[in-house]
Amino acid sequence: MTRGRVKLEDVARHAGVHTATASRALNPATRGRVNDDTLERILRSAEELGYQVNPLARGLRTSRSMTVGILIPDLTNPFYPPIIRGIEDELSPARYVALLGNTDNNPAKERTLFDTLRARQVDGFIIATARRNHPLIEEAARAEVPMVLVSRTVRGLSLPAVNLDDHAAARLAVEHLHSLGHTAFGHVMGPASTSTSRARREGFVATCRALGLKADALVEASEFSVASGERAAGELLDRFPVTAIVGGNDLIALGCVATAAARGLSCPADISITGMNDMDLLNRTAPPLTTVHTPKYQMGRSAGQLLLDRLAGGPAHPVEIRRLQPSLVVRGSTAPPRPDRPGRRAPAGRGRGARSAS
Amino acid sequence: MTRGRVKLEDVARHAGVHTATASRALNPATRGRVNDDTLERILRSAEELGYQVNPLARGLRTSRSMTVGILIPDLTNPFYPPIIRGIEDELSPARYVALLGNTDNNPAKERTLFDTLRARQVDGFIIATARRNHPLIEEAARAEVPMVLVSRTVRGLSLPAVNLDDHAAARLAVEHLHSLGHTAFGHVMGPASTSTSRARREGFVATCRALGLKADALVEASEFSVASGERAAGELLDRFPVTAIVGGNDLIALGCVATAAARGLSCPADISITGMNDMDLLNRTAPPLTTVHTPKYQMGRSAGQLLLDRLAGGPAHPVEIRRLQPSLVVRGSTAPPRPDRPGRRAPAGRGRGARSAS
DNA sequence: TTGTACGCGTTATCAA
DNA sequence: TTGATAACGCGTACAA
Repeated sequence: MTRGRVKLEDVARHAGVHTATASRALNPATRGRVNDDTLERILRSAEELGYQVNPLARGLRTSRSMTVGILIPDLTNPFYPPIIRGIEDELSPARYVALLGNTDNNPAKERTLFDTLRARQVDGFIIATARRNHPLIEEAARAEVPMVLVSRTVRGLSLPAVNLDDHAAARLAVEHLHSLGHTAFGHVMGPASTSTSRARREGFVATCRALGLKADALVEASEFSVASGERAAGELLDRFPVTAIVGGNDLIALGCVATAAARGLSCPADISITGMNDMDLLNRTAPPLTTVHTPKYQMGRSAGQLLLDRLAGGPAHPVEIRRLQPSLVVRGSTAPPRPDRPGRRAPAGRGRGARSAS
Repeated sequence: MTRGRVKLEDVARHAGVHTATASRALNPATRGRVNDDTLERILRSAEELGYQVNPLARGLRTSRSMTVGILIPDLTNPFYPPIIRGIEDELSPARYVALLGNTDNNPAKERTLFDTLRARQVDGFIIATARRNHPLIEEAARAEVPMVLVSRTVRGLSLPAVNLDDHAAARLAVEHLHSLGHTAFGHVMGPASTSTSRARREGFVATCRALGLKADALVEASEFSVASGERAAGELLDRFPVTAIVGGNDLIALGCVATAAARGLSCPADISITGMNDMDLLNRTAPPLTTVHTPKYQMGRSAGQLLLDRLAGGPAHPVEIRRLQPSLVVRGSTAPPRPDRPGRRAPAGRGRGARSAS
């Protein structure tokens, strides 16, 4: 872009010192090794000339680029933007910059992206695309590539990660529905290839059992999307006489609402549906979605922290895994079951307002 | 990250040539200047060793980083993700990578971000944060920083840009409402500091006038946000007896719906409201928003193209400005006015389905 | 067609 | 505390 940028040599000449000294003065880490007078002189020169280090040159020398790669499935999924903002807000004070890539859940695309970013000398990765079985991440872990996983984990791999307590999230949803009087639950889970979906399913099943109810109405959506949720909900409603559905996430839940409506089932009058994650603006849908809140921004911040820790601590840095707690958000997509339908039970009188998970 | 990456020298040695030759062979541009046999040998060596150029080293030498900066107000605004995906899909085949930054409409933050990215040697910028009066962009333009503006322009500056035909967008909204029988229109415009808001306002006013109607019910929202829309809608309803509101964008429109509801005005029964941009998932709000579609992804692709053109063409490259056409999307937030209210008129019988702008 | 030699801007090492 | 020197990995005039 602009040629003729002012470089270290210019500052050094202007201050009457050698570039090495100027470099030391300008670098906070080595600043101690330079005389106070000269230090000030150099700083003033740098200021005066508007000097800025060239990260490329520095990176070439230090083999650190001060960039990190972020891998997400799809930016247009409202789950991710808040996470990304959290990451950036954490990284930028540390002078790191993020390289963002969408994988569209395509392993080949993901691999290409990963290699590209690695070639670009990113210092580490934050990965939100993990599947339970994930060769790419396994390889990278073996190669000791600094990584932090967000929202999902890889089976058998101990990596720094920030996750929701998905088990608890499902429990909150089921308990809420149960408190409204429902006893016939279905779960449209997300892709079973993700740890998230598995944990939510387990939470769903365990909670149902604990309440003495059946938990066999399980259908898998192939993606975390509205369309996929619609299809899976159709299958669920074909096979099971449920009065309440726990959606694998908000988009899936929206799909359930649509399919129910298409079959003449109005939500929440005829059927109650809960989402998960509490995505932005989805409090304005028809009906407003009862859901389980995921602290998405905080998730991003935490992930950023963990990566910075790992980057500073080296390969021997202890692996920290953070589990964030969900909270129930009751809105308009859940209500007591119709008395003239199977699976009714007297409402237990709870359920308005948000309560924490722990 | 991983030490001991294979470098050009390794490939050269493996192929039994000098690094200069290897460099030429590996670079598509200079590939012609090397013997077919040696070329193949080098390519095979590179393949075998898994060679990848180090963009930092290359960038240092060529003073091009193969990165571009993207400035947006806020990633969690659903307007932007599709645009960004469009940009990336255009840039990545050209081997460019994007550095994304949120400005939160804060000029200081924007300047810092801009400087940071420039220090990082980005080859150019795609900017979605332009205000009509924008010193930073003006300076950058003077310095011949390669830039493309998206969705907005700067007054008096001729820069490559991709915009919606905002005038037409407002016209589509007004004409639709008029065709339903409305005659008392209000407009909650976005921030007047943006070219977009001004053009939409002009479109609104001009169309009203052309229909022989008053166009004085104008209120400005301080941001393109729901909360801001709520406040501005309150002011509008306090001052003007309108039966229909044209929102500056979908978020503002959502705010209008909320404020109307808070005053006992149901949409669309009591008041019709249109949005703009057709943001994702907003077709599931209550009521589903009638809006004007903006081809967001295409906007991003176009912007990417224009920047690539500029980057390849140099400072003398002709400035191209693209204006994309909006189209009306009729959903549930608009209906004929109540017969018992002022401003009624017989419906003209148009208005279902989407029609193009031209 | 290939090799030589140097420089891009910075930092690390060593000597003074 | 400072300076000299080399090196990070690559591209490119210029010479061969």
